[in-house]
Amino acid sequence: MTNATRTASGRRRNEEARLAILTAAYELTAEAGYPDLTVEGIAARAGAGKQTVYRWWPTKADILLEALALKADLKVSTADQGSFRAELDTFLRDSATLLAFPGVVPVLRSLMAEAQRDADFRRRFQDGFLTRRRAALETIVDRAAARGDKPPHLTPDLAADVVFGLVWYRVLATERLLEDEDVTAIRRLLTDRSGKE
Amino acid sequence: MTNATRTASGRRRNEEARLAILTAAYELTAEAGYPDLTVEGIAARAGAGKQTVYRWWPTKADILLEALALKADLKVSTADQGSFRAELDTFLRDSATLLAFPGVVPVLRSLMAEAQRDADFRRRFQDGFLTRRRAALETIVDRAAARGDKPPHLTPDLAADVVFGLVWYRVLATERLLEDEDVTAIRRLLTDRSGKE
DNA sequence: TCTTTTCGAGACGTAACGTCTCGTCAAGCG
DNA sequence: CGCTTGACGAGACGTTACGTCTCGAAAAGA
Repeated sequence: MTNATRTASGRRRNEEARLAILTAAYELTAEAGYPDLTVEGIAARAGAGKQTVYRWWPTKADILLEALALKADLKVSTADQGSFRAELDTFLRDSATLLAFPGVVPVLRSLMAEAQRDADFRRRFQDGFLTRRRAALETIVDRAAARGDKPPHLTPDLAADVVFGLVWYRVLATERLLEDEDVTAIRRLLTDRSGKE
Repeated sequence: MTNATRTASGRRRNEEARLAILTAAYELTAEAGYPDLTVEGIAARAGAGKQTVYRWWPTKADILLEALALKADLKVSTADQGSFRAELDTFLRDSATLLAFPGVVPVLRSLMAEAQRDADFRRRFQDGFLTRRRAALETIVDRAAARGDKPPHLTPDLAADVVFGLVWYRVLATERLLEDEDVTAIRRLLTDRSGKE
């Protein structure tokens, strides 16, 4: 986003305006909801012109996507802890904490909803968020495999489908948050031996 | 939907118009996508007046919800087959078949997207679809429990979260369909003993 | 027959869209 | 230093679909 290549002279982009727009969009979504989020409203709260918004972002949703990355205390740890079980547990708990952060759930809902309507944004959302999250979990599973710690039949793809499937389903289709017992249940499901067939 | 209580006299509801509207909405969504789906377009294709649409459905999404129930070859079997493994396998394969039916995926995406924007429709979607699907899977898990066939630690809620989580995540966040190997993987994950802890 | 309710059709005001045109203001180039 | 380039805030503009409303006709019970 926000093209990097700069060829010639001219006035530079106003970083304050950029941040004002990002926070305005994030806050308005948390307060009033995505349907009432308008480009005109964002520009007004940010004290910016409409053209300034359209110059840098193709869509409201792209603003929120960048705003989410900004809030990116997306610090979901994938550090080596010696065991698959411990790392998966931490990953899930960090994810639960992230979801509990004010405004994150409404923004995630809005982004996924918009990805269903706009095929172009769908691609940007996948590249800029979804696949990055998968990759994070993948490193954990791969390390477990290298360590000989990985349950048989568990592929990185399956782990990602199950973990993110459950998290997104909870966010989109229910009102239930991710509790400690949920973390325990899903961790046990993925780590317990499943040797027979 | 389509209020049932009837008090007095007057002209009766036109069933042909109802079906024409449902199929028009379903087809338009499959063809052009939800964003280009307009009430005016639905009415035009169905040969109906706009007011006729607004009289019976509060929202475009409610039309699709009813249209989906109409296509309700939603025949995902929950019949007793003697073993949890066999029933879960059938449930998943039936679900995969349903998703492969033309138009179902775009409609599901549209419904879930709309549920994120409209809190009122969200409730109707949950009551009219999501919880019904959960209930279907729940009967399988409950029967397994009664049979002594159920893996320890597997609750109906966890099973539903994992199964529907994976299915919805695939539909909403990826382009991958539900293949045979996916069915096998998820079935194995849920049926294999996880005895220790 | 009279009343009630639905029907198709379309006019109406409203709201946000995305494009555009202003005049102004910064930053690099010669 | 002065010219050129591009971003800035502000807002006008035509477009589109919204949801409401009104119309005359048609059906069905009382």
